[in-house]
Amino acid sequence: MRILQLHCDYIEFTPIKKEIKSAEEIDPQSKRFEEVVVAFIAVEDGDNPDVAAKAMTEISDSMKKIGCNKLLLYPYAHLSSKLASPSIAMSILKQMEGKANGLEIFRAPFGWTKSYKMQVKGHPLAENSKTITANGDKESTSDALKAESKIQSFWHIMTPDGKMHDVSKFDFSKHQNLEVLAKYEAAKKRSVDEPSPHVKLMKKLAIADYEPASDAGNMRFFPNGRLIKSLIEQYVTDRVTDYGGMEVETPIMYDSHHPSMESYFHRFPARQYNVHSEGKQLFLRFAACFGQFLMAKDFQMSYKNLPLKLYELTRYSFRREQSGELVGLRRLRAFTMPDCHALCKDMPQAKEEFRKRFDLSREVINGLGLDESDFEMAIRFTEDFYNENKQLIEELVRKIGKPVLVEMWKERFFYFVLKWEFNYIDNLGKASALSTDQIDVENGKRYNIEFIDENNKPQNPIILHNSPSGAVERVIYVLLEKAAMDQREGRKPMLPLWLSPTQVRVIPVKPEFLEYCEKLADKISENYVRIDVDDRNESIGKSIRDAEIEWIRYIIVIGEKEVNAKTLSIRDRKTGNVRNLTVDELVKEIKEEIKGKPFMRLNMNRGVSKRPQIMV
RNA sequence: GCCUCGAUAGCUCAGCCUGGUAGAGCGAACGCCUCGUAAGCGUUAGGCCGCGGGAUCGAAUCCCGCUCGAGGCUCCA
Repeated sequence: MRILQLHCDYIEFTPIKKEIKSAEEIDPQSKRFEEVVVAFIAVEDGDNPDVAAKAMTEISDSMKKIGCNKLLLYPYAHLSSKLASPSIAMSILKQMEGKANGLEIFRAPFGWTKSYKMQVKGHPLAENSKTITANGDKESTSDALKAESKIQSFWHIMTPDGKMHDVSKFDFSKHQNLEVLAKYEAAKKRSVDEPSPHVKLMKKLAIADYEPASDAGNMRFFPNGRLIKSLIEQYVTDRVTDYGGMEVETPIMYDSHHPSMESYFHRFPARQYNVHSEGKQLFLRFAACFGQFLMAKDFQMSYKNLPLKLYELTRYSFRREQSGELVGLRRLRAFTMPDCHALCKDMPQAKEEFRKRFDLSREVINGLGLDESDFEMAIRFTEDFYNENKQLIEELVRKIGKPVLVEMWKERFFYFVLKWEFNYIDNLGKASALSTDQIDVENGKRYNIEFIDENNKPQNPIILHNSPSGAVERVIYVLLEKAAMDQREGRKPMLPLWLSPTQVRVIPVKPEFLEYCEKLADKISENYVRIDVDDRNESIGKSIRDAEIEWIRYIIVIGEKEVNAKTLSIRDRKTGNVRNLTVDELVKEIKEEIKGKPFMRLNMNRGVSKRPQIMV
């Protein structure tokens, strides 16, 4: 059964003529209803009395929320392409009509062509559609997910001076990306019919691709992609370790009926993958929270141990996002997310820690090659929290130094009272969250995590949830989108040197110089540089071209001249010019540029001729 | 999830409207060339025309369903 539910100021309809033979016998008079909820209903093949009952429960539930008591059931075939037969449809509609649930119910005649006129109200809950099916055990959906659509939010812009501005009155002329984020207006330069640029790049650069044999949104990563991911993962892990995070590893699936799970599940707005095994109903984690909380519950902790920081790089977290929402590396169903929780003894400590993690997140984002101009911040909190903690919130906004989007809730819907995130706005005007942190006042208790306070009393900690970088795949997406933007504006697209699968390529002018090239590559790679050798017998022009297509930063050509000289001819992608440097000068320049970043060795055979072509 | 569009060689695509032997470039294999900063030359191999059904004497081509993808909507830690 499909239902389109509209809260109306009024509806007026007139039966015109019978559409089918079995149409109801009625007096074809116009009718008018005011302050009414109209439910357009298509009864589908397979619908039964249970469906009718369930539909009425759902309708009356939502009507209670909007405070309306008058319901008009309006048969409407056009909502479905697999309608039930008219006789069944009519009987189901009559059953619905009979289940008043305390409502005042009316029904428009079945089987008639009707003309109608209506005015739908303009509030957020006025329009709503439902699909109800017979084998309705379905999978359970998180209550939070359901609640999310009903939350009443107040949107503002906060400027670095701490002032709140009405979103509708704020001047966005200097903050166009923020405007996109605020969705106040659709991005003007949205290119239609154009696939997300990074999708093409992730394939061309042999980073990642869809795996049709898996579920949508589960990607495969080629050697280049695996290397880039590993480096980003290592970088984030290093920074979190510096901050004091202790790395742990927890299971990727959990029993849905474990008592702590069941209730948390309903506080987290996500759809999950379900796995049935030996009579157990397991679900795949959508974050590292479960594992870490269940672990922390078994720790014996004193207030002296707090703040305690647990960190896990989840490979993977799973969220069964709507299929239409999945795009390349931007939105996945299986993704790698660094997730760092801090258990804090009280709100003052939580706030202090929150500040540190804000700085940590900015450092990580900067280290990944993004700066403040690349993202827009959103900050969300409950009204109470804001009133008691204005200073903290204003401090964060001041640090970012530009206006941020504010969402304020009248009451707390989720487990957190404060949350911020950095959002990247891409070439198509899409916003996606990267780093985020939250103050969670609920799960310490739910998971029975306890520490002993100064007075020898057990307490539940406040928990911060931070991902300093956001999903690793999403970081790659952002880097590729930024490169695509460079390309579009006439600059050479590049990856940061520390993330380039090949940093230096050596090309011999003729095969007789190949041995010299190999020795040179040996020498340079000893200095932790990823260098490979084009050992194919191709023309020099062809080899250069291929290296440029791979976005390789340094290209060294070895011929007669170089063999007999102290310096190398190095083509630098950044400038497009050829420079003459000694080996030491080149190594020094590279080391300088990748300072502080992790290193991994080449993840492919050094000889280009030995590699398969990954052409996707 | 909904709407629209798409799927042909490893890759990028033409052919489809108007049904009758499957096409190109790149890549691959082999050979020639031995080359100085973005594509040297030749030969050969390579196709369940996404999958399943239908109408037709006959389908890559027309119709229906499915799968996967793209864009939009909805959604979005």
